[in-house]
Amino acid sequence: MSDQTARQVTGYSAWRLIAEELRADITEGRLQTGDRLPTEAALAERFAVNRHTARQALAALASDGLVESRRGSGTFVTGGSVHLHRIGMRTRLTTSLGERGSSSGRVLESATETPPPAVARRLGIGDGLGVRVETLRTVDGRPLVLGTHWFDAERLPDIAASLRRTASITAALRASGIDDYVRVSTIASARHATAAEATLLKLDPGAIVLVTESLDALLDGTPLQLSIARFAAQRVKLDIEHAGSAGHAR
Amino acid sequence: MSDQTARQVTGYSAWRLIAEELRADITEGRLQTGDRLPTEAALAERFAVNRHTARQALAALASDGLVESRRGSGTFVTGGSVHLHRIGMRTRLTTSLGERGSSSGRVLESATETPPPAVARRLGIGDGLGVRVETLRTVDGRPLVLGTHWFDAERLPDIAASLRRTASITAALRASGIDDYVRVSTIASARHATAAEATLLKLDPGAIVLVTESLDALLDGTPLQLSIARFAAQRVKLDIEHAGSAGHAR
DNA sequence: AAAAGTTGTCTATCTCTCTAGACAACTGTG
DNA sequence: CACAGTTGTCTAGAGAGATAGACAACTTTT
Repeated sequence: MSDQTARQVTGYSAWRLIAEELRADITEGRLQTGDRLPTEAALAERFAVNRHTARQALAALASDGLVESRRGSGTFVTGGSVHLHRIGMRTRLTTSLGERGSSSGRVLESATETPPPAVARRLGIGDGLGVRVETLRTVDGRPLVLGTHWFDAERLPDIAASLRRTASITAALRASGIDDYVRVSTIASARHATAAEATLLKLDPGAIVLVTESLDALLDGTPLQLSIARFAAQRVKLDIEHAGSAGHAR
Repeated sequence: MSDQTARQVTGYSAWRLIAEELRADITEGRLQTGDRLPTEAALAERFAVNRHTARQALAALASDGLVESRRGSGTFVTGGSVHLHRIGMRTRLTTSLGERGSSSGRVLESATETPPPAVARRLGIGDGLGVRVETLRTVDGRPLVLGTHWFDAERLPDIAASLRRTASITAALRASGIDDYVRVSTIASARHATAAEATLLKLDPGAIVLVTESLDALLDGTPLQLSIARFAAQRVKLDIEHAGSAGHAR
């Protein structure tokens, strides 16, 4: 062996790549809870690395609670379930994520300020001010979503104050007399978490975030809220609701 | 400076984390084509690394064609545009991606075999055989999507043969008498690319893939096709169509 | 023309990753 | 109970990643 000469310069350590491939095997169901993983020797051969490197990958998964090693016996899958987050016309973060387990959301920060041009355009604000709210939602003790929400400060002058009181966007909107709204558009993408995001979501630096940028509007079409949500991709899948369909879990 | 003692064991090299954060700045519009990036010295300070490490991050972005350095002058954004892929009831990969630029799809492989249990269940195949088709779609010379498509071999006996001739799924379905179908459900997630996926999509190992698992059905509800699409997340955003809406680009 | 600012290149050094081998501790099986 | 198989731990060394400093080459501003 000693294939080390051929190793590329990727910026990823070998054990991280192995850990992420095994993580996908678990979250996509090829390895299920209770299953035994291949032995360390087998993994080392499969990925053409030393056994110690394979062990480090397993250690990383173990510290995430995905697997558990038992001396003499093997390494077994112990977790890795993901939350299904529904996206549709009537999507509300709260209802969608609160379906199972204990869910809690909190407002990290809110401020009234000039929004970036792209935000101002989509919200239909000219040069006016916007209200920016940063939220974090946690389910079963695991932080799931980091949200940045923008509102028109002129149209919703009370919302900043309401937010400081209620610490809930839905409640603050209701206090401003807005009971119903629909989702107009959603754009989804994925990228590496920034250091700040990783800290708040309790992820390793470099973990993946699923980003959705969505626009909500009143029933008459007036833009209401622009939200940028960053989901911890390890813990969430997005279930996209198509017209008339009831969605579908795996 | 010399903060090295505090460096964590993350499995990601410092320059890779910096490169990915800068990539997000570009693809999310905070840095636009023609803009000058911060100087190497400024980046080194911002990320608390040596200038050489910041340089390596820039070199990685340059080799992806995102930036270009000019001696004496600075480093400038030269690319990074992403494709918007529409997802809705009538989604077809071909039409959605073919809107701009030159698009081409090809069948990498197809086989008739026993599908995994999860696939068999969703397609409504009992213990029967399935047809599995692997595809790769390239737009403007950049590979965008890797697809795995499953069909019921019993219900569509001709499709394997058609595929070998036409090398197009839509054409093969038409040859089997299927002109219209709708998308029933879509589940989106994100993870690291496997080594095999990275090779086919021409990504660095460890890059991110956006995964969609979607079920198409005939108008009467009969399951037709289960597709698992893996998009190069660097190059694609998903534009999710909500009922009655016309979608929305940025 | 001069000065300040920026990227390109070279050398040197230190730390962490990965490899390699050996053996201990434990489990399950025949 | 012996044995094969598996994970846990230790030591040692080679190679890549990151730091550090200095200077060259080039551009823009003064």
